[in-house]
Amino acid sequence: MSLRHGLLDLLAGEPMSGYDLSRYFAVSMGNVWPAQHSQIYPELARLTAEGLITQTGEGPRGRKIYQTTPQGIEALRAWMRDSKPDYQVRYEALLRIFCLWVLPTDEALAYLARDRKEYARHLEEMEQAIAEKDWGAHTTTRAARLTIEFGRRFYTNLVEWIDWATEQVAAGTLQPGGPLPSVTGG
Amino acid sequence: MSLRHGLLDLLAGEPMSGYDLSRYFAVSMGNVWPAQHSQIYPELARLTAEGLITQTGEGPRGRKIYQTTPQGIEALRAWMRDSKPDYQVRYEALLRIFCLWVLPTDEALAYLARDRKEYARHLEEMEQAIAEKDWGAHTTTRAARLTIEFGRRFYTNLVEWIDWATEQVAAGTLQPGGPLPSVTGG
DNA sequence: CTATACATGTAACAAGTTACATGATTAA
DNA sequence: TTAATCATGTAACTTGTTACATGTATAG
Repeated sequence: MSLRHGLLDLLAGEPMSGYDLSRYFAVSMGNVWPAQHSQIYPELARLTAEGLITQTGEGPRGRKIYQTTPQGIEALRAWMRDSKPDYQVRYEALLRIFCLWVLPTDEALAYLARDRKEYARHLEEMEQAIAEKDWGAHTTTRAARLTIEFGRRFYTNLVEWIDWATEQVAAGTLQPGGPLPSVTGG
Repeated sequence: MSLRHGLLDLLAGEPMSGYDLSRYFAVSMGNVWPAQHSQIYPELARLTAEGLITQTGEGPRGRKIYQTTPQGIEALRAWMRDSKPDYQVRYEALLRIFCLWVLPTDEALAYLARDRKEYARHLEEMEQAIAEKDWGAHTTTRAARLTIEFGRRFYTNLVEWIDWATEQVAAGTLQPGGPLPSVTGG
């Protein structure tokens, strides 16, 4: 049920096509709920059939522009009010850190360096998004700004954490008999 | 493929049953990769068939104790070396913040207060886990400690962020024409 | 003796991914 | 004219969730 509510939210702020939406699900909203176009198009058809969105225009190459209907907004509100949030996080890249002990120290360090690059890239993306977009335009974008701010802090945090982890691994934490990971350093 | 590697990791550190594993996937490892017992038991059967784990003991009530085999560890190593991490995060509770604009300010504030309680609870759990467990015992637990440390920082960050978000919403950010979310305050 | 926690499994369904399939427009 | 990007869709498969189903040991 998450995908459809993400779609209802985006189409309530700005009318757009499935193609546009799939780009949103690859960046901003995709930072907390990724989705492929193969999942988006059938969902748009379902939402249209249920009257929660409507096609309000078209463009070149068969492009179809959708918008959330008042019933769609009401459905979104009902979801926010009547269903409990799912607080579970799914993050494969972090699961892998559990398994880092299978690699020798040099490979583990290279592994963390690659991760760091990725996180730094995400952080840059977030900062750019914050700087570029007009977040005051609608209530939808102001709410989005709250989540984006979390994203910025999240990636800042990840970079700091991975620098700490790198120090620990460099100090030999992953070696049998090596020192324990320590937060206070040393 | 993530679940099986999580299982291989846990069963390499300490021999245990499917029941024990399902508890790990509800807490520590479950913080980055949740899984239900209904997914774990069939996977244990598959891993056994492939020789990546073996049953090394049994207990009361049909309890079966498994352990990762050398081939299993090699499979885990191959996964870490030869496949790219998936950096996508899935977090429904954060997706919902995108939709916070559908609620009037008072309800939005109540919504954030509930979230805060949840994050504070997770943070406490993390801190307790860090304090209680012997993280130096094996290389597996030392790697786990790296991830747990991320968890601690993650939930600290969430609590700080939600306090910020609460201020913004209280200031009227979600009202049409209200002020923009601002990081520097005011 | 009864409730709770331990313990393992399967079945039906829902959600998500990867690959396939096709075609239009635009810029070099 | 040709490559890249835009644009929409479906099919096959994998993964994950919820519900069903059963039985054992332990503590009060």
